[in-house]
Amino acid sequence: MDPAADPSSPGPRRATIEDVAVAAGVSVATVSRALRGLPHVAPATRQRVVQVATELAYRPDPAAARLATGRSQAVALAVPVLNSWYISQVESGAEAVCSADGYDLIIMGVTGEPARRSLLAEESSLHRRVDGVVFIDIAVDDDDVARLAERGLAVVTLGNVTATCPSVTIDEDEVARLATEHLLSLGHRRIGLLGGQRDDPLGFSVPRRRRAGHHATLERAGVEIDPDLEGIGNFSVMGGRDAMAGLLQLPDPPTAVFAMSDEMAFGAMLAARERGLDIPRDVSVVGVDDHDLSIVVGLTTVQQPVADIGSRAARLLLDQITGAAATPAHIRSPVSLVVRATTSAPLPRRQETAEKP
Amino acid sequence: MDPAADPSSPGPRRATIEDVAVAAGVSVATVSRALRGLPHVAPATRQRVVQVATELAYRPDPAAARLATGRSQAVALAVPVLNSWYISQVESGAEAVCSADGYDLIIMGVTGEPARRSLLAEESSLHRRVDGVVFIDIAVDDDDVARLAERGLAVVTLGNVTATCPSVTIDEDEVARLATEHLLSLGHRRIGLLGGQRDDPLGFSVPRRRRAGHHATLERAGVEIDPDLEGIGNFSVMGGRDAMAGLLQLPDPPTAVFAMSDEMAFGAMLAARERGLDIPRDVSVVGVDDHDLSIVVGLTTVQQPVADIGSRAARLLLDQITGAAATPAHIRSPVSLVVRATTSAPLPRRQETAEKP
DNA sequence: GTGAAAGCGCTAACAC
DNA sequence: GTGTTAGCGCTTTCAC
Repeated sequence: MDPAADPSSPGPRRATIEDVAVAAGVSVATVSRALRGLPHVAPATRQRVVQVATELAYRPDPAAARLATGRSQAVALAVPVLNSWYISQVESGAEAVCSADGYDLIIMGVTGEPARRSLLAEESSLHRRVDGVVFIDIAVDDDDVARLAERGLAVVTLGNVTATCPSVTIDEDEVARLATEHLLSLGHRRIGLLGGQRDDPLGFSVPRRRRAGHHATLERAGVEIDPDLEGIGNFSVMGGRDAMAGLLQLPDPPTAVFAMSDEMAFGAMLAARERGLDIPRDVSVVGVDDHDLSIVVGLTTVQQPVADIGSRAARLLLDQITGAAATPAHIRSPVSLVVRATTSAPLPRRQETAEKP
Repeated sequence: MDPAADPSSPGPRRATIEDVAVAAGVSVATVSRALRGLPHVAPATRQRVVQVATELAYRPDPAAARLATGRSQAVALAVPVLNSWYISQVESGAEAVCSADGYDLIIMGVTGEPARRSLLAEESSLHRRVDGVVFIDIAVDDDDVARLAERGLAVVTLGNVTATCPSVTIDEDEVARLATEHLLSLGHRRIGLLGGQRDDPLGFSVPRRRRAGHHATLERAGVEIDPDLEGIGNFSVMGGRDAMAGLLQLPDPPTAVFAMSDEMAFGAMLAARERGLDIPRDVSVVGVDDHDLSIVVGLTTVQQPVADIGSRAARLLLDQITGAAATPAHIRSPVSLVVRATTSAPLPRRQETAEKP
């Protein structure tokens, strides 16, 4: 007799729209209109319906609504990894916006090219499941966006940019310029670079752009680009450590390093310390993000408004879904250099450059 | 004529189960059985159906399936905050399991008591939306679980424990004991504690339990408990910094501090450094979690298998949903002390304790 | 302003 | 082994 005895049983059946209709003495159509705030409902009727619905603890079944409308009231966040500081911040910002607007936020890990392809495929798991998706650091081109749009999906990209769909990005050239010019201005000439894989399977373009910006800045300063000074840190702490360890055992190691993320920069600091080097005396390091802990370890970094980027992306997506697309298509967030304690002038070394005439 | 012209239009209508049925020359029921691997389908028929479905790029509409079955094939992760390392690790582990099993993972931020209450309420947003939910560090009691079960929802808790629903936890007493005994064994007697709010609005019990374990360990060692030595760090870096700053300006400051999370420990390190103190010479600090960056800053900490905890929780939940509940109800994950560079013996001070007879 | 009824696309009896 | 059919609970014309 105890309804809670079998946890898998539905227990006391929940009120349906019909129950509300009967109890309020109106039709289900009226209940539907009244509860959703649609016009053509007498104020008195609406009030009564709302009243009854509350008493019955009525909640529309989302699945039924989805089936009838074709809209899922859910959006997806497609991410390459979850255990990254940047992504969890973005997610945090996006979640707040989505929940405020009554949208479910579904997290989809897209690790590796097969996963990416299958997500973008014709018979994707996105189908009818969400109304839109924001791709974080995942390569989608205009064809992909068009194909998704054709199926009624709104799209926003982060990191990556396409011509057709809204995005929120930062000026990657500027990021690299700020970091590299800072090191140059301190007198560094041998500057290491810690980034992602050369040929990223997910076509993640941010590292490519930061690298280009780094090179451009070096060239502008007349500093020769040494391919040996580039390490692959995969945007993780340990990846950064390993990559930095590699650079440090070069015959002519860098006196400074630009890590494309703070997490890699932390790894670089670890590698330096493991080698008995002092930061910034022996080697300077600058990162990107302004991670929570950057202030703790005194990391010089290029700051970006991470959580804000997440909420803007979600906003852009929801506006697109609801048709309130008055917002500009491509948002560019500001970045700025935060100088802390991991950067300083290089130690005077055998002044090779001074040999010049 | 371009179907992609209006992105909000459905475009070329996707195949429904009926289309597949017609094309395969069978009934929709057979298609449904064939595609879901149910018995009572001739091998040849099944093969043909699968073939046709593939050609038509058919994907069942999840909303329709949900409405018909009452199962949503989705689960929720209810979290108090998103920008915590611990939570994003757990999420990462859970996402992998869910996606492998074809379940959607919905993230729900539950910040503050009103949000908690509304989530647990009769007419909750959980209703019919998910098949189960894992509560991370959110207070749910047996009544809550019973009420949710009554509505057909599976529940798993993390951090918190109830009598009736599965959980994955760590031995919080052990955590505190490992940390505090380590400090005691080094000779510390004035040991600070960095935790959460005294009266947590979400009823988050972990800090309470760690605090109890800390006190018990101190008492066992005959060390008097000084309430002044307890700071509220809210499990964030900056919270830890502020709390630690408070402890450090005490007339008789602690020589060591036990932070209930690595993030607070990082904050504590920052506060110490800002005060010109050296770690561990002037003050030792030990945390909990073994954060990615703990190794970088050399933090002594009590390690727990965070991502694994997330995947186990998801597994427990899915097994509960599918009825494959052969797994034990309460999983306890192992913890261990990782000694690094932030702890050492205290400086010899005016030996007040030596005045004793 | 309100109601009747036809779906939305699928699943699950039940019949054959 | 396969088909028929009645829902699942909501939205949305179209009448009135």
